Amino acid sequence: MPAPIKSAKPDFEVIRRNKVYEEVAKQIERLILKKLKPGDKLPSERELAEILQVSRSSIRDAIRGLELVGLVEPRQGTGTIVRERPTESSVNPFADALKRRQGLVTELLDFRKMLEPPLAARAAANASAEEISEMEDILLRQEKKQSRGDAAIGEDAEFHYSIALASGNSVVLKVIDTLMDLLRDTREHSLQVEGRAQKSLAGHRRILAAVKRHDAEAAKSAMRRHIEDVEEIVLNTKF
Amino acid sequence: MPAPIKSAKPDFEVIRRNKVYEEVAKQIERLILKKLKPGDKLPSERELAEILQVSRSSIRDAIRGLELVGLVEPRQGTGTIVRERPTESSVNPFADALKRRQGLVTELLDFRKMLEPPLAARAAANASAEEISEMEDILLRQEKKQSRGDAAIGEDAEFHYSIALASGNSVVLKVIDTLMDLLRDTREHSLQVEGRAQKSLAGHRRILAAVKRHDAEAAKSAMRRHIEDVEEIVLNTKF
DNA sequence: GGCAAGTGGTCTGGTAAGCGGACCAGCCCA
DNA sequence: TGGGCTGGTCCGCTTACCAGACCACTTGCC
Repeated sequence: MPAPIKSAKPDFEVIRRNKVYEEVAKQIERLILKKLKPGDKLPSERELAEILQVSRSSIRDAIRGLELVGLVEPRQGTGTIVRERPTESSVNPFADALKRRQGLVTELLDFRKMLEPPLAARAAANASAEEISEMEDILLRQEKKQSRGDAAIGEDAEFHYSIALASGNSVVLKVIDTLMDLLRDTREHSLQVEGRAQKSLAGHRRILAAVKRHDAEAAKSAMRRHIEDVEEIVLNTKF
Repeated sequence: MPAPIKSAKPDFEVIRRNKVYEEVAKQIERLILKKLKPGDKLPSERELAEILQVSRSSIRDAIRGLELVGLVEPRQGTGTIVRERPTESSVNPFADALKRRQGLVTELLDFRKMLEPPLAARAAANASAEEISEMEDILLRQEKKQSRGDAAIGEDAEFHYSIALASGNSVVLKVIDTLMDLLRDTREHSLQVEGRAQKSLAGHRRILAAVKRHDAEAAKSAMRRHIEDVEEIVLNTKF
């Protein structure tokens, strides 16, 4: 195993002003990942401006960026739609990050292995009836998709997110946002791998079952096992 | 126990442009927390501008903010010094957040209870000789301070940070940054409480001992026990 | 005592991001 | 066909930030 870089503890970190359109791009990207399928329409630019509380110009800058990367295609008069497959555009910043990506995926999984089992235990202890039925819905959607042979990427992420929600700890949500940011470059790879794996479905079923009978220990170990399965798949997948 | 607020899963979050001087203020605040004692001088405005790669005006705006809150006192010709005790200034945004604070402290501790034990286990498995001796140094400083009756706030945080570093997972570091941001409003309370507790010292000793003999299970349970101790102290402290 | 170096305090002019609004051009449906 | 939606374009204004200059004050050294 290659030693991960251990950064010295810095007193200061150079400050970079965050640009609004970059922030907008992130959120749109996240929306696409979580809820939208290729072919779906984004909310209109004016709507987005309203929702995100920024000007339409900033929305447009963001969309222009996503268009350059090939994620999205604006059509005058119709709206902006999510592309089928991220096109291989000439502008591909991801290519550079290939090597770092592999390490990051591994570390993210390792982190999830630490955090998610106790999270599942909390969820088993605290989950309300609504939260459980939400999980069931997501799982059902995942099953339907996979039986059609589709990758259930969004559903996979949603399932884990719903577990986090049910833990009743709002700090977790902030942390998840951080992880999502880290995931941006990696999205296609680790999530798709996970989303395609049949094993993932079985893992989710076991976790949900434990949560439903409020068995914290079982939920914890089911989650641990599930992530170890995913880990195995990822490690055996060529990048 | 009051039910924590369970926010609905938001598709979007309003975008706020981060202002450079706010970012600067955060970093200075963190520096004060980690390294500086009351009476110490901050680096000069020109130095800070150089280090953080921002203009002196932004540094000044940030310092003006910290001055308003009473954290810091600029003296012409001398420098800017850290105040003895945060003065009760008329501008006290923290007062409003009192109720939320209590909840946040609890949730943060709960989160740490989930994350830090497996983190300690990783540290026990991976820690290098240098990392272990770093931990020993920190612990020694903490012991010295506490035997003088001082609160060892910085050392406490440093100890936990060194454990995180030794886990060899860089994702954790990102997450810690997120937590630090959340901690800002809470700093005085939870950290000081923890820093003052004699029990915390004993807990750290046990953790370090386990890490030194690379006993992952022992490190994990020592950390769990330590955080539970801290939790108990915090819960029995009036806010 | 006085000077030089370093500090915070103040002011100015310039730049770029973002805002808000107006208007155009294309699409779609009643 | 027209009205209402969409994205495309343009312009002027505001704000945060930068860069640099200069002042006022403290400190320490000669």
